[in-house]
Amino acid sequence: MVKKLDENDWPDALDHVGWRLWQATQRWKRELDEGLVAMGHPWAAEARANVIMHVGRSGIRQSELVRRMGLSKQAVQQLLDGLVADGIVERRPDPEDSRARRIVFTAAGRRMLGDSNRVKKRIEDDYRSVLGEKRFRALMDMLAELNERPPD
Amino acid sequence: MVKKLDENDWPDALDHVGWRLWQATQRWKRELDEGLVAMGHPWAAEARANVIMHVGRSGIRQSELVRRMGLSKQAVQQLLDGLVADGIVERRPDPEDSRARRIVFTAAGRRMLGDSNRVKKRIEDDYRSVLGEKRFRALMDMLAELNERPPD
DNA sequence: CGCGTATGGTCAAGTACCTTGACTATATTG
DNA sequence: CAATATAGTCAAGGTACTTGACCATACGCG
Repeated sequence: MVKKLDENDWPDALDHVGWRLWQATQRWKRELDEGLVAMGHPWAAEARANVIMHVGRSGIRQSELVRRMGLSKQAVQQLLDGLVADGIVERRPDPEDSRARRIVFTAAGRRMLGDSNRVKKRIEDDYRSVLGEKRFRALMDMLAELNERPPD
Repeated sequence: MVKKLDENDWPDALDHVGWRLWQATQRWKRELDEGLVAMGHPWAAEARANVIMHVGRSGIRQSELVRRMGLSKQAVQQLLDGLVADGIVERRPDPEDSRARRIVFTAAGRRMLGDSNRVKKRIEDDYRSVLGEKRFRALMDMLAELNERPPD
C-alpha cells in the first residue's frame, strides 16, 4: 500500500544537485572575478567580461557567441560594444562571409585574456588539491557527459 | 630553459571547469523551468520562482534567504512581494524575534513545491541513469567538498 | 537600567543586463 | 533571378537587480 502524502507533508528538499551545481558555479565565478579585479581589471565582474572566455586566438563570429552564451544577438552586440569601447576587442570583417564580422582581441585584450587564464589555472589547481587529480578528472568527465547528452 | 610566451601566443582556453559547471547549472535550471511550465506554472522561469526551493516546511527568514541566495535584502523583498501577491507564500511574524518575519507557504505554494520536487527528482533520476548511481554519488560528494571549503 | 551598536526589514530611486520588434545587407537555394 | 535564410544593427522597453536612507527590535555592556 502506497502512503498518501498529506498536503502539509513534503520533504525539505533544500539540498539537491541543482543547488550544489549552482553554488559551485557561483563560487567559481566569484573567485575568477576577485582574481581579475586584484590583477587590475576592475570591470571583470561585469557582464561583458563573460564574453572574453569565448574568444579564441583566431577570433569568433558574433553569431557563434550568441550560440555559446545563450543570449539574444542584440545582447551580445551590446556587450561587444562595451568591449570595443574599452579597447579589448575589435570587429573585423570576416574574409569568408561579408555579412559577418569577426571579433578579435586587441593587444590589451590579449593581456587581459592572459591574466584570465592564469586565474582560471589557479582556481583549477585549487580544485585539484581539494579533490585529488583522479577525482578532479572524474568530475570533468561527468560534467561533460551531462552537458553533452541530447536535449530531452 | 623556460619558453617565453609571445604576446600573440595564448592557449584557446575555451573549456574549463568553470565553463562546464556553468553549462551544467544552466541546463539543470532550464529543465526545471520547462518541467514546471509544463505542469501549469507559467512563471516558473522567472526570478521569484528561485525563492521557492529555499523555503522549507517550517518557513524561513528573509535574512536567511538573503544569505542563501546571495542577493541584497531589497532584492529578496521584491521577489517575495511578487510571491505574496500570487498567493504562494505568506509573511508571518516570527515568534522568536519580533523584528523578523517568517516566510511560509500557502496551500497553493505547497502544491507548487510538490510539483517542483517531482521535477527535481525526475532530473536527478536522469542524472543517475546517465552517470550510474555510484558516480552520481561521487559527483554530489565532490560538489559538497568544493562548496564547503573555507573561503580563500 | 540605559546607551551604543548590530540585525531584520521597508521604501524609493536608479542602473545593469537582456529582451522583443523592426530593419538592412549579404548569402544560399532552386 | 526570385524566395528564403543568415549576420548584424538600431531603438525602445522590461526585469532583476542595486544603492541609499530609513524605522523597529534585539543584544552587549558599563
